[in-house]
Amino acid sequence: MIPRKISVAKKKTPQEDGTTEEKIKQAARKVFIRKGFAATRTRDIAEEAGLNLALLNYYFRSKEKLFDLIMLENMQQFMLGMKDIFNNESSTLNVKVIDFVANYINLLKSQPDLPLFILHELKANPQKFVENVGVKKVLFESHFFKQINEATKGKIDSFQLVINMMALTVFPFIACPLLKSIGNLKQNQFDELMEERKVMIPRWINSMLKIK
Amino acid sequence: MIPRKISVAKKKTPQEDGTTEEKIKQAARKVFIRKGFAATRTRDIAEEAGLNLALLNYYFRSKEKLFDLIMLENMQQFMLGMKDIFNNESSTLNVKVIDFVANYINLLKSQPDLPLFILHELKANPQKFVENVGVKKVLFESHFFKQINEATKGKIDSFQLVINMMALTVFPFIACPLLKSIGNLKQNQFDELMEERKVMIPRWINSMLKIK
DNA sequence: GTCTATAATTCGATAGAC
DNA sequence: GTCTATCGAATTATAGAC
Repeated sequence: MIPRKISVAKKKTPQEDGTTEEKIKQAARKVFIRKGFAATRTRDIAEEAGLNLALLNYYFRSKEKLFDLIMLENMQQFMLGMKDIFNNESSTLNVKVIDFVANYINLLKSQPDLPLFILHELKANPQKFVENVGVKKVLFESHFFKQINEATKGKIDSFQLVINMMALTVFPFIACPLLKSIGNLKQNQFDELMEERKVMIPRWINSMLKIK
Repeated sequence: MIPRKISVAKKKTPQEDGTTEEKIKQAARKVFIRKGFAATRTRDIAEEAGLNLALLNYYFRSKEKLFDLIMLENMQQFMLGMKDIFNNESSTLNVKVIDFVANYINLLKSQPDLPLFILHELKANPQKFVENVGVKKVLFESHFFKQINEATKGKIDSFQLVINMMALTVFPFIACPLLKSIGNLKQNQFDELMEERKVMIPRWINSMLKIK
């Protein structure tokens, strides 16, 4: 059989025309993120897209190739925010923290399943995606890291602080069902809590920076 | 076909005799936690146990029933530590935090995949397991919560603080592959970082409590 | 490009011998 | 209780008509 061309990165406008290819990608994105790779059936994606199963293979050759595409895009999206904020040379440390937290909480309110999806698939297949993270050393040489070191005179490992910032911001969304259960929260109450965290997390981080 | 009895909670010694049933459970535990329900094949479990596929169904009737058993046990194990520590009436707030962090980091060093597994399966099937959490209101009426309220005079929502404590403790293990990648860490360096956190997290939590 | 129908494979579960 | 062999359903992928 003649291998069909896979069209990729065609430089279209972001939120996309109603191309069949794009419809499939959008549907795949939705279903993969909700259920993960293994639990997703190609039929689910086809149905979600309102299209036929055969078209998936026509455009993307296989479930796995489609998944890899989606996964890569999601990881890049997830990492993008960090890079931009951390390397902004004209903002203060405090503003960077505020920006980071607000940006990610906004992102996660619209896509709550994203981090669990990424981290689960990353663990399932570390060697495959971990190279594509695309931040790496950029983080360690960032303006943000220098500012932390200045502010704390090296008292806190900058990396640990970034872990803390990510943990405080992202973890509640990963543990959402658990937290809703033990806190007896409805979705809007959970959202409320996350809004509070948007202002609290920067204060908490700030208090860590001040530890002698 | 005659339904066979499923033996459950037989009151054996904890880490168990070499019963076939127990071998299967141990193997299932290992494979399910590593790969999740959907990606696990019953054949994997049988192979891991060094036994035949048919025995799984003989002892546990189905993949799903076996999974539910494992899942329930894991959730209980994961929640147990909290309950005990939070309700200890004779320890100070600070000691409770120290105990919580040390206990969980020790647990997670020996079972790093546990939280991602639980949270992923909980999201995949919220209505099924969420009732069995077994903490619920116990947490809100705990000695721990009262101590937080006293210490901060209600300045911090106790629930938010517990979220923070869990986030700072658990998140690094959930994000382990990502953190190892962006930090260029080997496993022993990662473990080192977690050891540092054992002493740092209580300090960070403490600094949050002191915010005016 | 898009569809229907189906091939090929995988996987959970069971029958039946021992 | 344990095994081998196999059934049947589900699922990915493809062939071929339009």
